[in-house]
Amino acid sequence: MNQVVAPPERRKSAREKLLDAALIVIRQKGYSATSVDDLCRAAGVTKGAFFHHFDSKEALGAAAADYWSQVTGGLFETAPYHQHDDPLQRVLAYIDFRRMLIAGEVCAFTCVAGTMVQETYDQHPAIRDACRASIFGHAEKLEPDIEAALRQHGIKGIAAKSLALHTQAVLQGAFILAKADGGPEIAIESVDHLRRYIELLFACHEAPREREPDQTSKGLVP
Amino acid sequence: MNQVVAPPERRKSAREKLLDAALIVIRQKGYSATSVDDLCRAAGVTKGAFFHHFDSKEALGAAAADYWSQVTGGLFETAPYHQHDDPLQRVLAYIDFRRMLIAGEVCAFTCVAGTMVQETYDQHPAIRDACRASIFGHAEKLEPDIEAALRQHGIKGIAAKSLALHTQAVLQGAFILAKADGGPEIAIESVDHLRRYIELLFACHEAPREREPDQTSKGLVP
DNA sequence: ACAAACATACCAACCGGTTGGTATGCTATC
DNA sequence: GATAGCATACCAACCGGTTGGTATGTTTGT
Repeated sequence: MNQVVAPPERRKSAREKLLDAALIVIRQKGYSATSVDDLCRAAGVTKGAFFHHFDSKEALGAAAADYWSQVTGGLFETAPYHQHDDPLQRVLAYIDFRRMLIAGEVCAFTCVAGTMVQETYDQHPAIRDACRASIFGHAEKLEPDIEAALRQHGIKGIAAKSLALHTQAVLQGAFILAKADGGPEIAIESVDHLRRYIELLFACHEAPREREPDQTSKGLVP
Repeated sequence: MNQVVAPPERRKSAREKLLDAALIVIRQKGYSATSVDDLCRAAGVTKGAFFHHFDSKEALGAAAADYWSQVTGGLFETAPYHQHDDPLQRVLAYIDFRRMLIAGEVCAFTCVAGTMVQETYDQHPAIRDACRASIFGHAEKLEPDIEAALRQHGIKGIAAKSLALHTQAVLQGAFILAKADGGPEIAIESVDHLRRYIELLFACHEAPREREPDQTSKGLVP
């Protein structure tokens, strides 16, 4: 809804330069610690340009989350993991793809939306909503494959949406551990656990136990 | 190493009031958006008291992470999930305990260390290290139970440390999703997936079943 | 008496945001 | 096709309030 009024493509507008800069700087310093001057400096524009394109710093935060959705949306849309015929293989290939992306410097593979929502969920609802849309919207793109895989293997009692969001939870948590640890190794191991979970889920597909009522472990120890 | 110089217990010192306040305010607003004045106001002390006890805001952040380790350490040490005889049941009971803690307002159940390290990992190494110690130290307390469970079930190829850290990744990620969603429901579902992963890992693994006659029936069917 | 524990008053730098202004294009009219 | 009219894009300077931090008391426990 923003890029419909696309600028005449002559050069990168200040708006786009600011959004590009925001994705980098906010991932490094966080939203609150990033000043408007920081962003302008990184983008090579002036403060006047900033407030010409964005009503406030909060508005830029929300726009940056939307922009993040676009950028990552394009990345995952054209990624090669969709090729498999089997839906379960597509899901596993998605996880392998995410695993592969986790490399190098921490600030290069972490998620802007997850970073920002952590700081702003209580103070800036507009940013929180944009981050929610980014994360949950990405998860929704996994649902069809997960849904098909669950159906194909006759697995009941697990919602595709729930499993899709769980993959995002693991990734977001892995990013936090990577930040704490100063490197990607732990994060990669966590993604490996996620992959193993899905493999096991589809390999040992008993009906999952309900939590509240009395548990029956009929199928668990065959 | 701090509370060794325990104050004369007559009343809460300004230091402790500030740390208590920090755990609340930083979880709500994040580290960067929390000003020293915010903390002093919430603690009911003056700025002079703040800088009497802490060299800088960064020092308070690191101290708050250490304090968080103490507080949560006490909580989990006295928690009832250690009672089970079976190590796997202790691990699952830990997850159930964590699941139970996720309720009510988001800012009440999230993790200070995870929140802070997200913002400070690149800018404040002292805080990052304290947060790392908090998260990784907590994970280490799970390792003996996980290690025993893995050994008992003859599961090779999975390190107890890795699985322990994975539980923390899931929890941290669940907190982010809860913040984005404005409620704990999604986070709880993610913890359910974590529990199912561990159940499947120990149930579906090709465990040598010709020996160890007592391995499962006791715990799984209560 | 003496030090630790606090309070008061204050500062320079920085914060998000506003100001008045300019450069550049698009478009309609003649 | 020249030009008046206007909107967009951008800029440098500035504003009041807030920031983390300090300098200097005053109180309290021993």
